[in-house]
Amino acid sequence: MMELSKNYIPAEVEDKWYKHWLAKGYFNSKPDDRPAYTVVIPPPNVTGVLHMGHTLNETVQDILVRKARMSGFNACWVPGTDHASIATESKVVSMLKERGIDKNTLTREAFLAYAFEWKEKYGGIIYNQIEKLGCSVDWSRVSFTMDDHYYKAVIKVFVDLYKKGLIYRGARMINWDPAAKTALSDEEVEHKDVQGKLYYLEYKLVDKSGNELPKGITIATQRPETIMGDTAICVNPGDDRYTHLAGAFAFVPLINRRIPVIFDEYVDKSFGTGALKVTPAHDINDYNLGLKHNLAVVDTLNEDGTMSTAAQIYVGEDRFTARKKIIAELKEKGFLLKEEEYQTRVGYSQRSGAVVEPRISTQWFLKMKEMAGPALKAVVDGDIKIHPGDKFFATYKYWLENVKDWCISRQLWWGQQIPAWYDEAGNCYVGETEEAARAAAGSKLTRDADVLDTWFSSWLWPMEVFNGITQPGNAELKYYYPTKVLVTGQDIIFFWVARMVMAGMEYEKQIPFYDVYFTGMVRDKQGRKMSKQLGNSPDLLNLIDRYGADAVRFGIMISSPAGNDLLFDESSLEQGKFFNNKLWNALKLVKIWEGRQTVTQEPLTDTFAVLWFENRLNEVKAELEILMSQFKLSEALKTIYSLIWDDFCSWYLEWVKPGFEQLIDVSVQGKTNRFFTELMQILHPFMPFVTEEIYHLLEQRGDDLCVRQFTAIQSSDLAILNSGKLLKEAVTAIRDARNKAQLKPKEALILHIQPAEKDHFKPIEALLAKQVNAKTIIYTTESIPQSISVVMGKDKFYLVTDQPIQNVNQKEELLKEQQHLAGFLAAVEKKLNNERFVQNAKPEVIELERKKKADAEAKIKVIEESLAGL
RNA sequence: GGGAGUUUAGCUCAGUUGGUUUAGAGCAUCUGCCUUACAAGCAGAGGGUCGGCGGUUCGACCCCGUCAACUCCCACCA
Repeated sequence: MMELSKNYIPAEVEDKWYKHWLAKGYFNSKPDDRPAYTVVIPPPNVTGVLHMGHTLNETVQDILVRKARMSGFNACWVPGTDHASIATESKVVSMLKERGIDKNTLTREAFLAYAFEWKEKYGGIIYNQIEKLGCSVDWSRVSFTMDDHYYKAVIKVFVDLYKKGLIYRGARMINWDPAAKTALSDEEVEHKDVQGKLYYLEYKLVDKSGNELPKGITIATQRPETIMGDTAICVNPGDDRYTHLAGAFAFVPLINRRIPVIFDEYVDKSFGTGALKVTPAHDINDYNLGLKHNLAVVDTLNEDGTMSTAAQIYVGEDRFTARKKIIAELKEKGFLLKEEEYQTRVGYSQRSGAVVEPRISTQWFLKMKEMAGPALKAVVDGDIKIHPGDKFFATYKYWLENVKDWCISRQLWWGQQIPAWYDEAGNCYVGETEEAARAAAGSKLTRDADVLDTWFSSWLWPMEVFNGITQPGNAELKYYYPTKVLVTGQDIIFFWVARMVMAGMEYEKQIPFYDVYFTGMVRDKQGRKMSKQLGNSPDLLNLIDRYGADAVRFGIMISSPAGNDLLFDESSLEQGKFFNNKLWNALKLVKIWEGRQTVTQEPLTDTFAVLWFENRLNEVKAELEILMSQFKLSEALKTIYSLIWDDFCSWYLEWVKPGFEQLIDVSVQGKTNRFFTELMQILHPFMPFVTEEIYHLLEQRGDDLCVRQFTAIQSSDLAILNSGKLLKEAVTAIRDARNKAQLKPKEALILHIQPAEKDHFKPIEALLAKQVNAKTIIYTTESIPQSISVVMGKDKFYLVTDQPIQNVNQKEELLKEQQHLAGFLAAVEKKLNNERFVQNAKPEVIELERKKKADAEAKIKVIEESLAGL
């Protein structure tokens, strides 16, 4: 027998098996006769390394995929990364800045070369992390959202939707990110509560004849720096305070521009002063008012958020600096009447963090109403199931029912460039290639400089990783699509999940996945989000170094209730590491038995143990099937953990373990190895490395655990399981009594049993004796004097030793138990004495109550006898 | 402002169509053990009026109402 190390050392095991699995090609999938189990990875952004959220996602997917691979499915897990247009571009821009390079001095081609360099570097890190974590992805299928075929697919879809009339170009008010200098979609704006100020400003007035009025009009605004863009003052026509202002004009402070006073029901009389300054260029509601009243639009901001020449003053200053200076000037010149604290919400760019500006700009949009219908139906009809259930169903439904058009153009370079060309007259031509566009145009063309929103490529992911857009109806697509399950974060339900359903319904007339499993957000121990600033986001490779990949997987799964946020705590990884070690030590124990077998031993003692574990294993396997089918992975892992640690190690192995220098029955040893193998098999999807290692150390094998197929689950025998429970309870009760009597473990005793049922200790008596260190077991019908008596329900034990006995503690405990039972009995009797209960309750319920009553009475009797004997 | 969710042991969570001995697990805590697989361990123990109040019912952790606290999503009344 080879020498096994004292403790399990993951580093010596993990790389070895991953390489082996790859060499065997276990993760590579090709269409065959088996049913497919397809999972496409939510492609991580190539902006950086994987964080704990990815770790959770990847682990969940690997568990599902490995389980499927071992259950007769042709499992195919497609890995890949997302170019993440704006996120990556801003990273590359700042990287260049650090190197002293300004993006504006580069050509588009030169910039893209840097971006691809970046993508190679971080994509590589991500793939390495996925590998270290043990993910069983098909590396021959690595995809990237800017691969050549993928790029073509995106262009093809754009052109197709344009031709269908679903994509249009127009000037609209959009969300502008002044830091990244690009448009954003509504979903890319995050609103946060901010404590702001409301400034009350006075505008001078003249009446319709041009005579200055004695009193000006006061408006309230949070953004005094936008007053230069004001093109009207608006009041409610029903507001008596302002009816005299019909036809009047106001003057914008500081620049003294004349603007009309207009009337509209939109204005809330009760808010502020009931007068609203209208700035169509910088507020969506004002924009709409402007359209209605035919107001001029004065855009006072440049694309980088500085004041434009149209502002006339503070030109070139940043909007926030300008705000401060304008407030000071307004105050000085007497226009600022009052300031008050005001709680408001401000929109921030999801990527750059900059405060978003509403801005009128010409962009490309996708009509969403048409696409939302089928996507909504698929979920409402239950074709796609969301886990955990109802929690996200309502969110999904609401969004789709109220969806607005999607702004898909971005003023960036990193991404799929919009396939639109303009002639010198400004006419627009859309086509998959410039040649196609020119065929329609004929004159000199300029290509639209913008790229598409990154999600406009991601939404094709489940199809195009199988070339489903570029080669519609190909054999692989038919085999692998729809995918089985999508595992992703709940934060991208709109960005990605809903839009994938839309694209799937549009191009395959078929849902992209049957199940969606939403994982929660990974937070730190104190419930805070993980962030670089807080420094609470651990490095995955470092964790794997310290605990091993299996322990990381264990730790993150054990504390990850389905759909809830997960409070990440390294102590759970430590628990995983301890678990590895427990498995390792169990292995060492069974390995010791090799070469110490016998066939001559009377197997009487161990027969029950083997029988019991066999049934217990079957029972748990059935439970696990249910848990897995409900995606309760955390529960499943807890169940396996307890089965291995408690049932197998603490009970079963102790039951069959031979005494000092004794031999083990060869059939028991064989069975034990078989149990151990099965345990490794059910644990394998969760902890692939340690289980594969032990699988091979248990026996010489021709196969690998990774692809060992599960067999059908056998039913379990309730009578045997109950005997097992009785044995455990008896052992625990007697050990407790031994502890309390301060008997040394080595102190053997004589065990007298006064059983409630005639033979129910018969099958387990040998194990009972072994576990409580009893020399002999004697059945009795009456109490034994000079003994420690133990009451367990209706059964009684008397422990006889050579040691002197104190009964004090015993008495207290018995009295306490008696009291508890008396209370219980009273409750049951109250129920049974209630006529309406007897009339209304189901017969079996009444029967059960009667049994409870009888049981309680019997137990009380046993306790009373014991008390009398003290 | 609208919607959803959560509230069970010190912490993190289970609790399956209301009845299965007046609630379970892991971690933490306490007690005793270096017992030849494992101190990264073993054997035990303690700990909860299931957020508050009210209702339905023979019977409520579970159903209904209400209040409170927390979380998230959506919604740009300046």
